[in-house]
Amino acid sequence: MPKVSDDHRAERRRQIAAAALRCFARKGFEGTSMADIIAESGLSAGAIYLHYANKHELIAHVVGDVLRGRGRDLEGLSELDPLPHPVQVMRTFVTGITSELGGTAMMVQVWGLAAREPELALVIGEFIGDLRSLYASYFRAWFVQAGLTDAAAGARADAIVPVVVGICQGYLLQSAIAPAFDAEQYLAAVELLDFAAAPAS
Amino acid sequence: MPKVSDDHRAERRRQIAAAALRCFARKGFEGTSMADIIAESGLSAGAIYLHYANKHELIAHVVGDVLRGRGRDLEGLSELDPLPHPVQVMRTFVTGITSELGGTAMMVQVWGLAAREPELALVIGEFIGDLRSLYASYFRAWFVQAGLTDAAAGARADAIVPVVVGICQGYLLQSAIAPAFDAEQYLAAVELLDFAAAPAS
DNA sequence: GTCTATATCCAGATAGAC
DNA sequence: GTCTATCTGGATATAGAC
Repeated sequence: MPKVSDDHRAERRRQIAAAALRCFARKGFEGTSMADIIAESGLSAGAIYLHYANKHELIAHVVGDVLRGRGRDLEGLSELDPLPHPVQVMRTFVTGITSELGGTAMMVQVWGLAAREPELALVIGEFIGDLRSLYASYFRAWFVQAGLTDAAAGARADAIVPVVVGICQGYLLQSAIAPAFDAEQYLAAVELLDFAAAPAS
Repeated sequence: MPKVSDDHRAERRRQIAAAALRCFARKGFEGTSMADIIAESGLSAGAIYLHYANKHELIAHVVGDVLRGRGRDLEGLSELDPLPHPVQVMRTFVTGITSELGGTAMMVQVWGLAAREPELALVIGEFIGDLRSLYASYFRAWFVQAGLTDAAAGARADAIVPVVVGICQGYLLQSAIAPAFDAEQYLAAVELLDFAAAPAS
């Protein structure tokens, strides 16, 4: 394949994805029709469907991009000195998503979609897996610093990571739909939890 | 209004709601068409629309019913002796929802819908409010038992309740879409968190 | 590669007989 | 109150000219 063709294709896909993201942020996934994306991108229906087979594929691509970017925020944290507090790490993650998506409603809608679209569930599932690994290596370092042995720190990190992810998800969800949600108060409460408290028995 | 009419109306609404719940559990909210509900209920389109103005109203009614029922599971816990462990309380809640809905996918879809339907957001928001109160009175008792003064226990309970709710939401969400989600491991990790650890400063 | 125009489908909701 | 039949709108996706 000629190089220009590939470049062009990649550029077009980016252009379409960017337009789609703007639409999704504005009106949600189901609220956005292909016609909206076509108008926003300045291209035509035919052009869009040449690059993405259907709406689901486009959604999966856009969502995957955003999540991969947020995952990158958490890379390398365990090498920092001083090691940031767990709440700081979680705050970075949730506020990163919030600001990139202009709120959290879109993220919640992604979950709803993933609950019935296997294609999207795959993308989300993969990301949750990555997120677990990223949090796990951070928490391993945190527990070591708190005085646990390497082995104990690793085990404890692996154990609590799903709950840490859950706490972040709860933040995002409540931020989207809970009445009078107070982000600072939520994070302050997380700080009350002593993740390193009693060592796993 | 004649009494029979009211009874009849209530009965019909129940019948329709029950049929709708079966459909929703089977195929999700968006996957269920009004035609599905009509067929499942054994009634006709006209009959349905006489009792519910539209699909959203029907969804909101069904969802509200389910949630109110699960809230009832948490009532009066703070008077029990011995007081159950927090994890036990949370387990009751999440497993209650899971078994009533035949899984958690439906709950996640509700959130996604609520993120863009104000009518439904209201129902969910109200329930989250109730849930906070229920958990708050339980945790107040728990903290008092742990040795805090009434005032400190109340303050601490109010502070952490949003996170407790978040942890439950994380469970439900991951149960629906996370790869290799292990419910028991999640709850075991919650048990590692010492909610009563350091008193709020 | 891209556009316009449109096929095709299926949803939610309603009208009017009974 | 309930049914049957149908309207209407809007969505995705495609066909075919350029």
